Amino acid sequence: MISQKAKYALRALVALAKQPPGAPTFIGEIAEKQKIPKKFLEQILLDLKNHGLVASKRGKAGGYGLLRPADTISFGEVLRIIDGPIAPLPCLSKIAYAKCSDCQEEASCEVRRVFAQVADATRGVLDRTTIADALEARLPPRLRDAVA
Amino acid sequence: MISQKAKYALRALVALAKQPPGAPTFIGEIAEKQKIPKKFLEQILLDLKNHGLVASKRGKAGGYGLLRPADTISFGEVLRIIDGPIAPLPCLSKIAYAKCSDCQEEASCEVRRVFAQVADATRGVLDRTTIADALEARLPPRLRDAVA
DNA sequence: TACTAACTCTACAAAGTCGATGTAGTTTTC
DNA sequence: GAAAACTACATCGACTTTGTAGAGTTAGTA
Repeated sequence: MISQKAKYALRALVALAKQPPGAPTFIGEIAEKQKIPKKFLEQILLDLKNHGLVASKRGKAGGYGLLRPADTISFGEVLRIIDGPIAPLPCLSKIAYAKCSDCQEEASCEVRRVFAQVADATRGVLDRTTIADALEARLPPRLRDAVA
Repeated sequence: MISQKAKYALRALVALAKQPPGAPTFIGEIAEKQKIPKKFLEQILLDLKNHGLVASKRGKAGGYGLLRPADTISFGEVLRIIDGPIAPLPCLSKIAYAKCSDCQEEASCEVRRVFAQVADATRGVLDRTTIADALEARLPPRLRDAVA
């Protein structure tokens, strides 16, 4: 299960991607439309801002907007920022590798071998699907090619 | 990330599958070899027993053994027993469906659509891979066919 | 029969995580 | 200078995770 926070972050980014670029969008507007607690959404957007995904403008006519094109922001990137590693086991994480404390040898670990396949399958979807893909209700480019 | 408990459960099942059938294996033996806290492993095996995956024999020459053949126990089944639903979102779970409290319409939910693909990919591996597959260091039957 | 090694069951506790909420600002525009 | 919006931390209650503790039950063995 992904966290509620990650779900909110993705929904907020999708909402921002739907707005016309240029004019910033109020937090309050996103919060209301997407039924996200406003204060909680502030934290989330701040986090995304600190990671360079969105930009904000202060003051009365302020608000948030995407800093990068929607087709360059993958679901995987957002999940890693909000929830941390995507890998099902610490010894399979690319961004936060850690040896399983109780594992004797990784090479012969049966559990690891199976979850390596899970990790590949999951990343295959998450790292290839962008906010723009989600918006357009289509499969991400490479998966589409495979199906076609 | 799967829980430590689930990892222990899978490792214990793999260990049991390696034992010659018939003679029960002590909890203490598995705990020591796999570096799992014994009392914790007791709880886990009890849980697996209550779900019909393993059988136990009490008394001095007691112990645990697989109740079903290793090739009928999938990773997905074990994970669902120990960790609960595998789905990344509550609205995508088959065993514990729940509407996302903040979601307006499921059909038009962009986030759900993407994670439905993730869920399919994950289940594709977990529900087709059995303890026996893990043991034999090979791909599960259906995936193997696809590769071949 | 008594011993003992094994499983069974319940309870609990320390630590961490999750999902917010609260308070106190700062910046910008009207 | 008031209002609207963002910024930054601090805090909080509920829950989950990862074990630990201890008393009880069962059955093989001397």
